[in-house]
Amino acid sequence: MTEPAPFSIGAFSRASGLTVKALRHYHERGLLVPARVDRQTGYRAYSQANLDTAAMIRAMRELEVPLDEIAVILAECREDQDLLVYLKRHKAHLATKLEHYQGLVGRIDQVINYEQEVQRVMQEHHGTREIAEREVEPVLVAGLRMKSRYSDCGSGFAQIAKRLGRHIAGKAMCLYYDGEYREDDADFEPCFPIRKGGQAEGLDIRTLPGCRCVTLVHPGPYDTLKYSYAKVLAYANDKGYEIDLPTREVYLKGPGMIFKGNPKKYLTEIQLPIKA
Amino acid sequence: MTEPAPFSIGAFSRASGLTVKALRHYHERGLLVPARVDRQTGYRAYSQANLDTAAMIRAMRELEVPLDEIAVILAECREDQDLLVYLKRHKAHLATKLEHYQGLVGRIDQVINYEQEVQRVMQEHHGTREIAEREVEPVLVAGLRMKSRYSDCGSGFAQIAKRLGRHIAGKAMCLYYDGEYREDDADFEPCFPIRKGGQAEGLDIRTLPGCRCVTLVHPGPYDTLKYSYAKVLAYANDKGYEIDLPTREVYLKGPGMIFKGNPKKYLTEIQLPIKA
DNA sequence: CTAAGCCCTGCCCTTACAGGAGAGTCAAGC
DNA sequence: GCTTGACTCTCCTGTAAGGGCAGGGCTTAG
Repeated sequence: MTEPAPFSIGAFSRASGLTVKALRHYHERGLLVPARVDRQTGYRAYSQANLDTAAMIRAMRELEVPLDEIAVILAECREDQDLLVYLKRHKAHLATKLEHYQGLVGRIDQVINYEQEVQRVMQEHHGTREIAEREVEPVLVAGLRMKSRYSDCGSGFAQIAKRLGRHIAGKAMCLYYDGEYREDDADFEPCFPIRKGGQAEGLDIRTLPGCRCVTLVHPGPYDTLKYSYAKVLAYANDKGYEIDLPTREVYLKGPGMIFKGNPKKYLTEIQLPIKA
Repeated sequence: MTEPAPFSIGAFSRASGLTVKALRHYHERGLLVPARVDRQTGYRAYSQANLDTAAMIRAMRELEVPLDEIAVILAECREDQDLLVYLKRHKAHLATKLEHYQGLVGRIDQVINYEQEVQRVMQEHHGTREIAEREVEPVLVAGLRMKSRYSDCGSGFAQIAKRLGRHIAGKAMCLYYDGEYREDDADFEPCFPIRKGGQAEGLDIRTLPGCRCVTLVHPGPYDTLKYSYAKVLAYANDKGYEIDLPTREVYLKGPGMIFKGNPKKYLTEIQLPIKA
């Protein structure tokens, strides 16, 4: 250490692994001030001691510690032990980010899975536009019964999804407890099939019984559902079936999670349980 | 939809959950252009249709999709299905970030653990400045034997740490195979205690045998180690012990992982194995 | 003498808005 | 008609940590 062994900024850049730009930036911020600066030319000259500081800054930057905090640490710490408290704080910060991204990946996965499911179901039901009778399997659902207007249905789905988003295992459905159409005080229950039983305040989690149903897939917007209902009710009447409440609608394809989509492409399955 | 039911920007902000600032920004970027803009006043008027787009943008922004990509999606997609490819791409991007932060948390954890260990060891050895004889336990190490200058030791540690960083389980040590001091072609082996056996190309992973040693903790910089060596060798000579190679140095406290620290505070344990 | 390689400062660019200044607009109350 | 308060407009600046480039100065080798 007899001579300061001055580095030019380029040489120091190679020695420290920091870019020239970064070095100038750190100089400006006061984090890493060169040992000497030529008054005439403005040329920076870095010393061996600068190299230690540079290594420290690099190590901290690799952990994404912000420059402001590095400045504080440089001002207050000489030893690694002094900065344990800063490191712990920063770790907590990183952990927060980590959780944040875990959450995002989880949510985007949900969306992707949901949309893939929609795609699958649409393929499956392609061309099935006939009235049919079939056995509907029992299914575990979480429902939220409402006496309200039909249009509030959407907010019901939103509430369920918010609380059980992670456990949703199928297409949204709605149960109708009125035997007839009502505008303002309809009695219905939006629900989602879920993966496993549990508790959720305000939600009714139970298994819908399986049953034999008259079914019809209705294509298009919801305001034309009544025509499909007319068809399927006429069919049931013809056959002399009595209908069990609640009736069900399954939204094979409705508004997406991101796009509302084109209502002409909506697919809704009407299920009328046949009284045994 | 007889009337566009125009929202003022404030009302639209409340309806959509986007800030006024954000709405103006989206307008400027062309993502969400209000249904009408008053020529005179510049007042924006938003429509019901705008609300759908706003919901879509909000959903995408919550997944941290960048605005540029949202613009592309808005230009090309009408249905959720169309954007599966974008979502998957974005998910990959998020997953990358996730891994990145996992790596950071892992590394900062290493640093914290290491420094806590240093702190513990320093407390333990506080005031122990006497020559002692004791049994040294066997220990599993990864070493990198070098014939070089002593000062290259550091790069040896760096190489080992880079490859086995995750498995390091104790303080850095160095084995010396020369019975005497050599400047340029010294024969020595930096090593780290590690957690479990394994393979690493170029590294010698093995268990150092336990042995009875004459030990002395040397405080201060490495260039004064020779005085401590003189003391401990004189002691061994007095007792008539013969010394087994390699001798060992354990760096209880040396330069930290972040700060170089003050050499006056360094603690180095010299271990001379006694030939049985 | 000139060309190459360094170095300097200063300006603009990146993301997705937030904050604020200064000015114009709107509806209601007096 | 005037005022008041709530709203709205545009424009500017700031964020983190530099990257990229322009225009110009320095030094040294051929």
